[in-house]
Amino acid sequence: MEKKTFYITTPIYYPSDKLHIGHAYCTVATDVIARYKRLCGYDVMFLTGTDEHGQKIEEKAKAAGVTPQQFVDNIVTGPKGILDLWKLMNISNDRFIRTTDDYHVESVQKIFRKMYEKGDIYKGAYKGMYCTPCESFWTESQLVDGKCPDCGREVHYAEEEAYFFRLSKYAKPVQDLLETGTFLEPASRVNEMINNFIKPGLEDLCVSRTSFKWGIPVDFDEGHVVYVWVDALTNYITALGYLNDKYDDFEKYWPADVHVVGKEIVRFHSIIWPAILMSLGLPLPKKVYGHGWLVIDGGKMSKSKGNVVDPYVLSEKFGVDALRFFLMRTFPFGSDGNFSNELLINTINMDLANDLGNLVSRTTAMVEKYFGGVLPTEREPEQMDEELIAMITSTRKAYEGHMDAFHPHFALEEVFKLIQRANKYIDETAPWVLAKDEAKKARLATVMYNLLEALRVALTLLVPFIPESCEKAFAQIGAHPEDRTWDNAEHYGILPATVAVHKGETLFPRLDVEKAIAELEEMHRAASQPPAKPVLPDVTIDEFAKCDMRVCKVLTCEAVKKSEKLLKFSLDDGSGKPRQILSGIHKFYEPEQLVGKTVVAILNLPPRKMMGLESNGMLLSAVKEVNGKEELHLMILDDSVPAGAQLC
RNA sequence: AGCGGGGUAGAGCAGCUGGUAGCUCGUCGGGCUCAUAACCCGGAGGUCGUUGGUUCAAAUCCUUCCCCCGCAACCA
Repeated sequence: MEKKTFYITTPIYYPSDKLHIGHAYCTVATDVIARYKRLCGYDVMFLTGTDEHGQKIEEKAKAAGVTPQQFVDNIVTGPKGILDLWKLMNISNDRFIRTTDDYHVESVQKIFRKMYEKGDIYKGAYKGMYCTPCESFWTESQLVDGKCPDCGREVHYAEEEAYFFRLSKYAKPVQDLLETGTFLEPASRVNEMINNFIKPGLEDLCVSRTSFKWGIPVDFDEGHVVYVWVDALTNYITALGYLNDKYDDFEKYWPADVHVVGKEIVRFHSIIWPAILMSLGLPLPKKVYGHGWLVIDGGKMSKSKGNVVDPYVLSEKFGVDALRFFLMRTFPFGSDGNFSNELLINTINMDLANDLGNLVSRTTAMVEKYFGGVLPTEREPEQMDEELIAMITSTRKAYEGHMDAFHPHFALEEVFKLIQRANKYIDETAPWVLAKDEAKKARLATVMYNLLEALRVALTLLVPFIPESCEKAFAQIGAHPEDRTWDNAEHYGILPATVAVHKGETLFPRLDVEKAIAELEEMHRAASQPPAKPVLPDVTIDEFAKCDMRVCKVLTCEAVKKSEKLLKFSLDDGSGKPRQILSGIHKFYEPEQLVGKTVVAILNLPPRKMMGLESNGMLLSAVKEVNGKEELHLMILDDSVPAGAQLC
């Protein structure tokens, strides 16, 4: 009989920056479910990937002086890139799709054309407020004081030719989909979708752009590239070979059993994606699961707050399994969870070191000490064993229920109830007392066997979460591959009577909380330090000498009205005539701080107008990115240096 | 403004298809010594944000207000 299939996906991540712990959270959770389903005997297809097109990447690449493709290649396949991260974190994905892959591009063009020919995509005009220097459209609500949120300049109404998807046509079936059954989970997200998006009415969706180039070209209309929706969402079917020859298991795996997504993209997966599939006449995915976010101190993790957590640092410091376990054990998957280093370390210490690791350690130590590592066959069961044995056979069922409901934290709780029960069982049976009496050997062997059985089941159920550690622990308790199956996880008496144990290395060493936190903070600081910029190409001394840099005294300094950044300086440059220079450093300095200071300016730059005022030169500052934030220090010299002194 | 989520012991959370308030950590006391100073038992600690209501009975249902977080067309 053919195995039942299970198709599960993560979102495809946007490689405009390094991934953070939140991405790892989502991917680990998906991996855990994929591994769980494999354990249960399913033929699993687990897909993850990257969404590599779009204006932001085009801009970032330009800023970095590389092509967009080079830019994303570096983040995806480069050292410590996304592929490396997933490898490090033991992610068991079967495929990895990049939206720049040839086969995906080919499929997307065919899909776009198919929807166009059906009449679900039509040509119209994208209307909105446009900022010419930024080449960006903004909605009314995005504007800040009616101006461009990026650069603060004026915007004007503009139209751009674009293709639209008739999303409105599918509003009713999508609403029905959301309201009936369990398509979108957790259920709390359904209200949000319906109140916010369906009820106000679904507008048709812009699915092509002409304002940037880094995308999949619309093959029948030059100048248009496919905008994110059709490009990104369709990865879930192109990766199976839909309308391409790269793969041919679309029939086998589609529809997906679950798309695991972050709560912020639930909208796209539960409204737009089903509508696209309806348009293509394809079956809908069985479920979209919108998980919560990891937040820091109750607030969002973000680069500007400088509180982004790096999964590399945590994996290297504590081990991949400890991190995977922590993410799954601590937070209810459907809601937000408050991340902290202290919580991470405590979870590792309590659950992994004290409960699980210590149970393996004390059990194997006793079998070695009392029986030389191999149990004798004689047994002597007692009434008091029954509760533990009952848990050995019943834990799988409870675990299974929670796993199938996407509640990995509850599933782990069940496993740890068993582990805690086993620890208690040691106290109740007091093996060290039995060991003193030769006549109690059979009883002692029974106790040891029961403990090993409890561990066997617990470890089997933990395999999806901490695969490497379980492998080590199985070897220690003498469980062979045939003992570790899903079927055996609900039976007692699987390990051979004469099971042989090998006490090995400590699985999860206990951590010194304060020390570990201090080290972590140091590592984060180091990791968030961008690599030193390479030294620029050589210049000649003559070229350098062309820059006329002189020491100046600040005569007056005031903020330029209507400008966030600019300060207007009047400087004594030694010539006897005040010199006016504008400098964009208001974010770092208040004008009154600087009056009377001794600074350095380059004088022979061409005059330039800023906000209508002329600037004759530039003040020199030292700039560096520290902990993700740009720091700027104006060059302020000792006041004994006279005005007009020339730098050379 | 709107929409969504949340406000429960010192901290972090569960309970919320109504019926003596629970878990983990911390804390206090006890036990044990096989083990990674771990493990086991017990205690203290909460008028479940606020107002009013439904009910024999409300953390749990309805209502008022307050506070926190998030969303507002692509940050998991």
